[in-house]
Amino acid sequence: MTIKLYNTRTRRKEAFVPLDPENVRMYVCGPTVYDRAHLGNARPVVVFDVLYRLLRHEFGADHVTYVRNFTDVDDKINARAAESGRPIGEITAETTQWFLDDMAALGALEPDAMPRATAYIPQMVAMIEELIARGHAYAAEGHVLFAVESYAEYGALSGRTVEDMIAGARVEVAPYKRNPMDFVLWKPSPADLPGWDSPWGRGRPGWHIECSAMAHELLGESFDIHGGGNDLMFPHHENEIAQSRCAHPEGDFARVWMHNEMLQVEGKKMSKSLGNFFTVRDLLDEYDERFGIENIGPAIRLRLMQSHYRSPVDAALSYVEASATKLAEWWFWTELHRPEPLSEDEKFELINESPFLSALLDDLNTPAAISEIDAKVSQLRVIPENHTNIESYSNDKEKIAKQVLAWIGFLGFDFDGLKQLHPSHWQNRLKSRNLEFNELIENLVKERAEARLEKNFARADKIRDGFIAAGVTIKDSSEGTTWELKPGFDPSKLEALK
RNA sequence: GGUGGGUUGGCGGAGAGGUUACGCACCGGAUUGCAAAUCCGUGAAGACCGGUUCGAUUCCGGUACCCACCUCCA
Repeated sequence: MTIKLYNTRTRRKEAFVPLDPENVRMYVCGPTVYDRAHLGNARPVVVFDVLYRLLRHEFGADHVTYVRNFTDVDDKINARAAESGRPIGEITAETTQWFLDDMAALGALEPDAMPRATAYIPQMVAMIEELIARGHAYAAEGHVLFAVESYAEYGALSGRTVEDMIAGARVEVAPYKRNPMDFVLWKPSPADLPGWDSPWGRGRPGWHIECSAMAHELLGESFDIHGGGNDLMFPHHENEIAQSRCAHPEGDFARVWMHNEMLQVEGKKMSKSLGNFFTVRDLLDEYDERFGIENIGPAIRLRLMQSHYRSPVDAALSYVEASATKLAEWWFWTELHRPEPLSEDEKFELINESPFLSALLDDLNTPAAISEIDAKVSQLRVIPENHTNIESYSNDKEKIAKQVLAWIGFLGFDFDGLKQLHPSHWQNRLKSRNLEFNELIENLVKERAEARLEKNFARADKIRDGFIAAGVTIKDSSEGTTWELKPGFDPSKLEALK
């Protein structure tokens, strides 16, 4: 079984061969902790979580090291502290915990290491000194800058040349730069901003150096995979490569570069600078409030996986709802055939050699993997006409249900946790929140039943139509009538039926 | 202006040079007093123009349009 991954560096899909199968190493750029994570921030977390699970499956759980950083020194954080009057440490600690909570709600495993930038300042300083010593960086006016002309391959990842970039540059060039594209490794800090002593005076690191320093410290000079959003390709990743390759020329830095496409809202990238974002927490709260769903996280997770990671994905809420419906269906039909809990060995076997796994092996084709689950689930729904032997029929179903269970679990969904997405479950929560209207609804249901017995269908239908307007759905069956509340239930509309 | 990616049925979204993707919605049927729910089933596509080929939605070229990056951003 070979994993194929699209490598931005070579612009090709390649067979993935780790440097050391005993220790497969992956670094993913994490968040700057100054605000709640928006849905766009969640995309790489989910994408690389799936990759992490795939790598663990292929190489063994103990043979994969996944590092994702927290950027806790940044001018946006400083600005947030200044405007709120709160200490920086308080803001970053709070936001870090928010991030972990929200990503856990999405079912993402925690990486093996989650280094904070401020804990690696000495390593950054050492790396900058190395770069100066090797002639790749220079100090000027309290800053230290990387000299892009000293690294011939600068621009290779993003497919640009220094000349092109200068021509298209839209930023003012600082006077102390030798080349307009030179970027900051270290900058001076006034007394009111976070700063650390360094050979160049009290200062703080530039944006890119932290990832280079932390990746080197935790994963070494050469490691397997480096991931992040494609908006980081330039300048962030380009600069990381330049710094790391120049400071440690004997290493390759990252061999495979992976970039996820952006999450969109109405055809535009969701981003904080455009202001068209909503946070993961917003969604979690909204679904709890309107639907009575405790954790819509799995539906968000599925939505993010329903598009290939190198394609854009739209975040409109109706899509999240559709994803929740799909998960509820998966749960319902699998639960109906109630497979025994699977042992680890069984899970492994059910995943190996499956079309489901083949889809994921092919550059993480999650939409194709999902359709494999769909196909299995629809087998669970079908009762073949010629099932003369009910026992063998049930055995078949249980076998299929086991497979579905294994596959769903592999994608990072907690099977039992999907129950709360099923209407039968969230109905109860909605109802319990509207207990005061129970009696009224029950009486109307009873009245309708009597009207039907008397063949007074006009009255019966009037009640039903009124229910529909208010957001109450009624279902008649041989065992009687049941009713359900729809999201957005409006009890005031029931008044007209009295 | 430079660089990269994309355009598939009403919507979401894949694979494969020739055989049903799949899901949702729609429509038809069963069921129901009528509905809802459920079950069964049929339709429906490949931006445009050329080329290669026995045959292309799939490969190649061009055109149009969309998105992203080149400024903090996942």
